Formats: sequence, C-alpha cells, structure tokens
Amino acid sequence: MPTTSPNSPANDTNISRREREKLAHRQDILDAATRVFAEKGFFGATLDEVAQEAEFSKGTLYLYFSSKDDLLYNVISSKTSRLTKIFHDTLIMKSSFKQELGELLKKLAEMAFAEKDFFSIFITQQAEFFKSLSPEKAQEICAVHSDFDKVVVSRIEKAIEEGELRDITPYATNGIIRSASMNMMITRWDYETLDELHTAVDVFIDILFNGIARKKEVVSEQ
Amino acid sequence: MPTTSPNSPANDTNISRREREKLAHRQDILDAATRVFAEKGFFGATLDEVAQEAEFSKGTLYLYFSSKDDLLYNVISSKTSRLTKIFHDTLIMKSSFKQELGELLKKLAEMAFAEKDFFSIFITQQAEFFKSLSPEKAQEICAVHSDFDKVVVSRIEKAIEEGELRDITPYATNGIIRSASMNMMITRWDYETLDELHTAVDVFIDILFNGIARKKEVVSEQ
Amino acid sequence: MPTTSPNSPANDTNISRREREKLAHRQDILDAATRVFAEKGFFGATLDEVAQEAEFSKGTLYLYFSSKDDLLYNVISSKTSRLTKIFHDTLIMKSSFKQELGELLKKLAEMAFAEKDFFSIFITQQAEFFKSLSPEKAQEICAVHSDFDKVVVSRIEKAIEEGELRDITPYATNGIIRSASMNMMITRWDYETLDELHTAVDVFIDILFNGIARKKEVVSEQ
Amino acid sequence: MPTTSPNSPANDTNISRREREKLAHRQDILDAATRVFAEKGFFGATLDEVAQEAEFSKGTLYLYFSSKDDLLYNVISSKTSRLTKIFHDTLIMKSSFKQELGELLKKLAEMAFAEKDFFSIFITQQAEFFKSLSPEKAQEICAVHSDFDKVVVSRIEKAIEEGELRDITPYATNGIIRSASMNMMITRWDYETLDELHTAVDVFIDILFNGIARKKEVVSEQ
DNA sequence: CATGAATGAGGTTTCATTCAT
DNA sequence: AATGAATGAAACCTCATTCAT
Repeated sequence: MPTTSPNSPANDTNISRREREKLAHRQDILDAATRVFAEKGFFGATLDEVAQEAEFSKGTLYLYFSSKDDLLYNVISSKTSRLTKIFHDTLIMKSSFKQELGELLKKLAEMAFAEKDFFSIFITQQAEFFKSLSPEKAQEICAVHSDFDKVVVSRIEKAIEEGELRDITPYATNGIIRSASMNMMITRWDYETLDELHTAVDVFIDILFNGIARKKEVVSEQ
Repeated sequence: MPTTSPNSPANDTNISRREREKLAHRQDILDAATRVFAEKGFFGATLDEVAQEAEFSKGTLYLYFSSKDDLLYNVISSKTSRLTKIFHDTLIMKSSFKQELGELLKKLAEMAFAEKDFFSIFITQQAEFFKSLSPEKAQEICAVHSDFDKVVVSRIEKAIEEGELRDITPYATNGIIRSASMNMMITRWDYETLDELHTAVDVFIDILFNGIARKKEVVSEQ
Repeated sequence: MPTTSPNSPANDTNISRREREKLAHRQDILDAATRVFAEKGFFGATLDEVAQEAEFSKGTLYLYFSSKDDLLYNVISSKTSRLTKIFHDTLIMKSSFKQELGELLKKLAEMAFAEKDFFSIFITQQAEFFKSLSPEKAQEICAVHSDFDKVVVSRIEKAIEEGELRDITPYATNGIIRSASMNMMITRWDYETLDELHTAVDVFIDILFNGIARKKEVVSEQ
Repeated sequence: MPTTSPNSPANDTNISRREREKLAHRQDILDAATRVFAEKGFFGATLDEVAQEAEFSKGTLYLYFSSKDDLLYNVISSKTSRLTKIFHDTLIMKSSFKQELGELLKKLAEMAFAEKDFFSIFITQQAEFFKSLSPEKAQEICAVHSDFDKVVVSRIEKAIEEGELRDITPYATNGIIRSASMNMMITRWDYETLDELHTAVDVFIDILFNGIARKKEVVSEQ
C-alpha cells in the first residue's frame, strides 16, 4: 500500500537507481575526460572528443559539468582527495619514518601505474590550468597541496624528536621527497613494471637516509 | 649588384647592421613572447598580446617565426642551449663531484632568479606543448634533456670509480638530482633571495651525500 | 482493472474532472509563460524557466503545446479573444460614440493594469514573433487585429451618419485611436494608478473630439 | 618630396584613405545588419547572414563591433541621432506650432519611406533588445527618447502661452503625437506612397487641432 | 621590412525537442 | 499524465595565419 502513488512501485529504489545512474554517468564522463586530457592535453582536447570517448553527446556533458574548466577542476580534485587520504592514512607515526615513507612511496607508485592517465595531467596541466581557474577554486587546490606538505613535515619533525633523523630543517627534507615523488608519479622514473619501481623506491630511501657518499670507516678520507 | 646600397663600399658593415637589427628584433620578440607565455600560459596567450608586448605588428612576428608553435620552440630551445653549456662547463671532473654539483646547482639557482619568466614556461608548458609539436622538434628537445642526464650520469660514474660515492646505480642518484633541481628552478623552493637559495643548495647536498638518518654510535664521521 | 472507478456510472463527471484538470494545467502553463516572456522576452526566455515557473517539468509543456512558438501563439491568441469581446460588447451603438469610446478605453485601461505582464508582450513581441510564425497563424492574428479596426471604423461611420462626428475619413480617426490605445496599454501612459489613467482617458477624448486649438471668439461651445 | 619616407607617397592621404575605408566598411556592415535585422528580426538573424549580406567574413564583423548586441546598439543609435536633429531643427518656435508640427511629421514620413528597414527595427526590436543591453547603453537610448518628448513638450507650452493652443496639459498632447507618429513610422499608416501619407498627416493635424466632433450651431470656426 | 585588415576553421556553449521510464 | 536525461543542431565568438599595400 504505497503512500505516495501506485505509479512509483518502490519509491526509494526508484530514486536511488536514478541517482546511482547519474553518479555513474558523471564518473564515466570524468574518466573519459581524464583519458582525453592526458592524451591531448587540456587545451588540445575538444569537448567533442571527450563526448565521443564518454559515449555521450556533447550537450550531455553540460548536464554534469558547467564548463570545460569545471570538468578539469573535477578531474583533478576528485583524485587529489584520494591522495590526501593516502598521505593521512600512511604517515600515522605508528612505526619508523623510514618504514612509513617507504609505504607511502610504494602506494603512490601503485597509483602512478594504475592511473597513468591521471598523473600526466595532475601535475603538468596544473600550471596552464591555473590561469583559467577561478581564484576560489585555485585556492582550494593549493590548500590541498600544502596539506601534503604539512603532513610530511609533521612526520619529519616527529622523527627528529625521536632521534630517527638528524637535525635538518624539515622543509629541506620535505622538498626532496616532494620533488622526487612528483617526478616519480609523472615519469614512473622510466620503469616499465611496478616491481622495478618498488625496488627503485628502496634505493631512493636508502640514498635519502644514508646519503650517496662512501662511508669511511677509516677516517683518512676527505 | 647589391640591392641595398650600390655606392656603399663598406658592403659588409651595411649588411651586418641589417643583420644585427634583425637579430635584435628577433630577440625582442622572443623576450616578449617569454614574458607573455609566462604570464598567460602558451594557450592563454594570443599573438596579439605578444605583438603588443614586442611593440611590433602581428604580421611582423611571421617574418621572424613561422608559427606560434615555432615561437615557443625557439623560446625554449634558445635557453636550453645555455643550460647545456652550464652542465658541460661545470661537471668537468676537475674537482670532487660534491663540489662540482654544488657549483652546478648554484649556477642553476642564479638562472632561476635571473629569468623567472622563462622557467615557469620551461617546464610547465612543455607537456602541453609537446602535444602540438612536430616529431622532429620534439625529438630534438628530448635529446637535449637526455644530454643533461648523460653528463650527470657520467660524472657520477666517475665519482664512484674514484671512491667519492658508494656503489649505487647512477640513474637513481641522477633522478634525485634532476627532480630536485627542476623543482628548484620552477619554485626556487619558495625562497625570496638568491642567498637563501644558495644556503638551501648546501643543505640539499649535505642530505644527498650524508643522508638524513642520525648516525649511530661512531661519531668520527665528517 | 481501471484505476479510477470502473463502477462509477457518472462517467462524464469523471472525465470532466480530468478535463478540468487538464484545462487548469494548460492555463497554469500559459500564465507562467506570460510572466516569463514578459520578464525575459520571448527569445530571452527558456522553456526551462517556463517549466520552473509553471511548476511542471519541461517535458510536460509538450503535452499541452507543440512548441515554444505554439506557446507564444496561445499566450497571445487566448487574450486577444478577450479583447475582441470587449470591442464588440462596448461599441454597440446604443449611446453616443463619445460615451462608448470612453467606456472602451477605460476597460482597456483596466486590462492594462490588471495584466501588465501580458501587454508588454502583446505588442512588443509580436513583430519578432511573426518572423517565426507559420503563415496561417500569422494570418489568423492579423485577422483579429483588423477585426478591431473594422468594429471601430463601423462605429465611426455610424457616428458620422448620425451627425455626432464631422465628415472625416473614418480610417484617420481609427488610426489615432488605435495608436493611442496601444500606446496606453503598453505604457499605461506612465501613470501609477488606474484612477489617473482614467482621468487621462477623459483628456484624450476631449482632445480627440474638440481638438487642441484655442477656440476663437465665440465661447458658446461645449 | 615626402618628408617621412619614400614608401608612403603622401602620408596624410594614405592615412585618410585607410581611415575612410574603415569608416566605409563599418557603414557597410551597419547597413547590412539593418537590412538583415529588419527582415529576420534581431534574434532570428545570424551573424552568418549579416556577414554574407555585408560581403565580409564573419570574423571581420568583430573587427568593427564587439558583439551582436553592439551591432544592434550601433544600428539604433546611429539613426536616433538623426531623428534628434530633425526634432531640434524643426520645432524652432519660428512659426506656428501647427505649421512646425506639420513639417516635423512630414519629415518623419519621408524618413519612414526612405528607410523602411530601419523603422521596423527601431521600434519593434527595442523591447526585446533592451533585455540584453548593458544598463548604461539602455540608459543612453532612453535619454534620447525622453529628449524627443522634452522638445515637443516645450514647443507645446510655448504654443499655449502664445494662445495658439488651449490650456491642456502638454503631456497629454505630446502622448498623442508620439504614439501617432511612432505608429506612422512603423506602418506608414498603410499608405503606399509618400504623397498619400503627406495628405494623411494633414488630416491628422486637422483632427488634432480641431477635433472630430461636429461643430454645433456656429459655423464661423476655422 | 613592416603593417593590420581580412579570413574562416574550429571552439565552447545553449536550448528546443524527444523519448524511455 | 508526468518526468527529466539525452540529444544535436546551430549560435556566437576567437585567433592563428595570410596578403595587399
């Protein structure tokens, strides 16, 4: 005995199916845009191509996103939130910084392989893209980035306190980590397989922690 | 039968003045384009704006460059050749790698401050730009970049041979150096003055050579 | 098993309820369209806005009207038929032309105040609208307009016959009346209240009948 | 003996030829737009059609006008200034109001015949058009219109002072004149020839000054 | 060598209309 | 009957490129 009307056999499932479809379509478009932007670049890509890749008509894109810029903004911000989660979930100060950093970089390496498309955009497009972004949205994305830095810097400070690291300004270390990991996510350091990249991460951490200089034992050197 | 001035005996000076003017104009346009591209991005910039900034008419640009892409190509390649020179002139295996690397990074830091405009293009625009570049020119620019790598890798190999560095694959070390230095040139690591940046370079080299880990028992090192 | 009432012998009332509802919905849409067209103009208005104002979905509009043009056509023609009735009911040759004209204009003034929305469309939109109207419908609306003229001209002819008016071609007089009344209905002659407009109608009729020229010597007139 | 350079044979004529050509082209586009807008309506017309009619490419339109709206704005305002001149030049209080008004209306009649295209726009399009006009420009055009009113009202006040007209509020008289003349300019009162329209103007003035009522006993008037 | 008016292909965006549910 | 997601044609506008002067 439906309260509303006999035509809607099960109101909530009906609604939720529509809702679910809308969300799925939105995601389809987002994914298509990610692929096309990655291949052609944001400015090189046309909405025709995105629409074709998404298998929707061009007009349909505008039911889900208000403009091409909005599309890119959503491509980026939908993924950065996942990155944020990874940072926060990994650098939890439970084990050593070395271990947690290794985990973090390996998770990022996995993402870099799983979503090649995205990361070629994520970083390289942002500069161009920022020119045509509304100040508020630009601000928003910047905030997310500086959040990464904050999390890492905190973790480094802790590690210094605990004697795991020697007393270097955390910002310098963070800078090296950030630039190396960004570079890794874009280029995958030119490795073909995830395994190779994982190994390379270990090498990076070895270098970061122990340096590249030959250890003396005998103190005669340098 | 010279078209320019039949009477002028000093034919070559005449020509060379013309030549000099042409070169100067060409450089003016290149500089203007650098500024405009840096401010608006390659795709955001119009040739109208470049022409206005260069104080030439739009048509004149085409006397010096064959297309908008050609303009960007020249903006980039005219500077990369200077970078190439710096790399080759600094990593000359005359003193220690540590010292030569320090010199290299400090020279790059100077360029980063001297030509802010350029480096915001140099890296951020390239990805987008590559999409619309002819294969040969793309190849050419890639070659220059891998040349940087080669020079650095060779120098590292030498340093390993000589016992300055421990035996880590040179590519890993090169990767860290490249990503850190690129990052430095784009962001100047957020420092306001060249002096600060120079100090930061020293910190970076300290970390790179000695690692961030606290040295255990033996205090004899460094 | 019909959902409504299989047993109901009063089938026609059932149907007529449906009918009544349909008519009411149709009228709701028409009213909404009138408001939206008045505010945004026919071309500036979108069916989305009309649908929202009518509190129906966009698709529903097409159950009642075959196109946007059809909607405007019905907005206009549904009201012109009321105008036609006013003309015919007022200029009935029962009292003097002066009196009947005064009544007519006052009724029009009332409409102009009661339905401001409509009259800003009624006239200003027609020109644009006619361009995109099917010839038959255009013809139909023209017919209605010339009907107004016919009724007025007939009444004027009668008034001339009866000696109320002097012998001027009725078309000239009709022209003045028409342009003045149209103008009145669109602008309400800039008056804020119906009372003021009524007074202005009296002034207009005074001028129309007696002229604006100062009467010479004899003061006996009117 | 050119002062500047041998390439510019006569600097000022050179410049002025360019200037003259630009102005001519601008006017060509304005005229073409007038014709197309008149035929298809502002919203019904496309810039493709205007460009084709003007025998320029679509892009060229944008060298002279910043948008479609700007084009209509210029179509309208370029002509209203001519109307303004007619009003000021005719109602100069040199002869009787009756005579000057007759002259004014006859001049307007001539314009109405000479530029049929324009007047079908001038009035009918304005309402729609105003919706999409910037407030300042809308204000500007309104100002011109109220200027017409001011000139006429002043002339009427003078005529009342001098005893030519009886003491009726000038605004009422102005309203009748304005609505009748606007109507005339749009429809030409359905006359085919200028002569017929001139005669009709005389009739209108007769009615306006003397009224349509049959004069009672005394036949002395007029 | 220098100009800048002219071009037109191609981009983003809008919106009346359709149709499966 | 009512919905609203999907469509796609067509609009406005931009701008790299050309060319007559």
